[in-house]
Amino acid sequence: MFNISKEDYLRVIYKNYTAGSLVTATVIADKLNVSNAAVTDMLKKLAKEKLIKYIPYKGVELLQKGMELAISLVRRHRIWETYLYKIIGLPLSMVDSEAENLEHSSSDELINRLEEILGYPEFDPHGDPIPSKKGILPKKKKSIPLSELEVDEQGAVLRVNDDSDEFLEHLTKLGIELNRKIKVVERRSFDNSLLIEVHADAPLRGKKEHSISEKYAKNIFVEVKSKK
Amino acid sequence: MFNISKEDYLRVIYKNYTAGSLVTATVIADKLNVSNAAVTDMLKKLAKEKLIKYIPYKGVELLQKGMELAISLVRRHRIWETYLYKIIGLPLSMVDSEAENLEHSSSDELINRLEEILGYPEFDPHGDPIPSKKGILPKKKKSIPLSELEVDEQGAVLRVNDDSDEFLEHLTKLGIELNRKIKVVERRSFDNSLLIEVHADAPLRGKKEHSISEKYAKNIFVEVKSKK
DNA sequence: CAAAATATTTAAGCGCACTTAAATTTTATT
DNA sequence: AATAAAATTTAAGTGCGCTTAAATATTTTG
Ligand SMILES: [Mn+2]
Ligand SMILES: [Mn+2]
Ligand SMILES: [Mn+2]
Ligand SMILES: [Mn+2]
Repeated sequence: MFNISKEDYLRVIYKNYTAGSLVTATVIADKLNVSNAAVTDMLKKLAKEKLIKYIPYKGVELLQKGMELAISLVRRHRIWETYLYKIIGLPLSMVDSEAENLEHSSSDELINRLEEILGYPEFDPHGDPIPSKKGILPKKKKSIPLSELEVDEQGAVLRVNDDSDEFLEHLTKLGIELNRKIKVVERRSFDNSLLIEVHADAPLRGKKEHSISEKYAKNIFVEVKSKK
Repeated sequence: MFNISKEDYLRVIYKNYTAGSLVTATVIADKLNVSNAAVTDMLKKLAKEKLIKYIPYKGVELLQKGMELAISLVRRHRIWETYLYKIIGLPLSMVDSEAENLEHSSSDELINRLEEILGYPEFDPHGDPIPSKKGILPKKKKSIPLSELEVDEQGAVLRVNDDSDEFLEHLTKLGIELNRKIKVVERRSFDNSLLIEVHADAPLRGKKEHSISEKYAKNIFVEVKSKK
């Protein structure tokens, strides 16, 4: 509701910041698909509004006000993703791009109502934390990439990378979603691909075996459960 | 998804067109809260794209392509209004402004899914017709303003004017919504205000009397039901 | 540590959607 | 039919978010 472009810049800065190191212009330009010159322009505007700290040639980080706006946007984004997935029934691979638009066009009243309907969820369908009305993030549970599980270990899916639609679409085909239990049956050391067993939903009690590449396994994060 | 500004111009032209007479620049400027000069600018662009027929100094009307886009937007708008009202539970006075934003930010897939969840409704919460996927409008039922009912006549609400939020908010307070039966108990010829009886929902079986001004009565449209 | 490679900023310019003020056309009035 | 009033268009200009090309700063590397 603020300004679509500025909100998008703030979200990218938020999502790409890691303590200690500034977010560079190139990273922002890449994620938003605009030129570096456009980024420099916008960073100057955001800095003038005291939303970010901008150190020329070095990068930026969010200031208090910018952080609040970014978290509000992330909240809108993740609540929409959760609603689209759980209530509307859109496929996981579609919710990000849809939420990308809706997040800029929803009143706080609407977002709060969606949150209420969902029962105040803590995580979105990718396993990312949903900020509360006050901007507080739930604690993330500790997770490791599926690629690091040993053979015969199993874990529940805690988070999946939300960067690629193709990746998410394939996960859906394999029956992989949040909380699903996965066991590593076999590791082929030639290419580090895995044979995994995806446990089905309770009612069906079945399991399915699938082969996945190392790259896939590196983008699925599981909570270690137990040896077997 | 096309272009927010252009879509808004097309919607205004669509909603303010009545067969035979063109939509003037002033009407558009009024509804969109922009200057006449801005309207002239945009009308030239829309005409160049063959979306409208623009006759300088006279006005505009939609051409085939513009009509299709306008109807698609109206569809998105009214499906959102219906969803927000019936499923999300937003108050009637809020759904128009919320839908005004969401209509530009929703994929066809999402809109179709909402329509499906709603069970393919024919009318939005103001009683306005919802165009189908193919752009076909359901037939409107014949209605007259409540102000034209005679004393002791009653009718079901078929449509309410969606122009004023304050008006809609007050209707909600009076318990007036679509399909609600209203009987005219008394007309005061001094100011043409009415004493009406609003029939409650089936389960409660109650009725409530309210006094409303002529202006209110002129913006509520009912289907004539029967003399009593 | 100087040269080369890379990243970033500056400069100039564009299309969009708007503004106000002036010019022009249409419509209403006498 | 001439004139006054109202509506509309034209003209000139603005801020926004973007582009490409050139200039400059930083980082890498031989
Ligand atoms: Mn997302
Ligand atoms: Mn997400
Ligand atoms: Mn509406
Ligand atoms: Mn409506």
